[in-house]
Amino acid sequence: MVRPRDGSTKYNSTFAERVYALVRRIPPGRVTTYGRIARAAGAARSARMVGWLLHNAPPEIAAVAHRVVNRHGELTGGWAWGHPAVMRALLEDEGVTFVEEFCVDLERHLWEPEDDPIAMNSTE
DNA sequence: CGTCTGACTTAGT
DNA sequence: TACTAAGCCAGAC
Repeated sequence: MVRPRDGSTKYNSTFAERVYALVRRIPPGRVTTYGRIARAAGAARSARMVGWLLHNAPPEIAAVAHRVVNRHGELTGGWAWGHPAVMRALLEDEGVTFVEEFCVDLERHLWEPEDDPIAMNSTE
């Protein structure tokens, strides 16, 4: 289910569904990138679509969209909450650490859609 | 219908 | 390491 704007669902492709499904799978306290999601969804070169889909996503997805950052870990979509500080607060509340004011520590919290770090890593 | 823009990424300079 | 250009697909004008 995509519903780009007014329920057109003209490109109700599996791409959007996969993106949303992947975003939903992001565990709390972990983050991933647009590119990783795009690649896992089958469109490695369409990272922008992921961003577009998230901007256009239903509330259910927007609720976990703060776990998606760009390849540098920057909160590029932070303004969707009114201010990146809001997104940062959400991430910090889940235990995500930051290397910069609006840049998460990817080395620590990066989650790859194709794998599940939490399953094979318990403590930290 | 052509052009610009965008919650991006990669490669080249 | 930082900036630029190109690729990507869909929406707004």
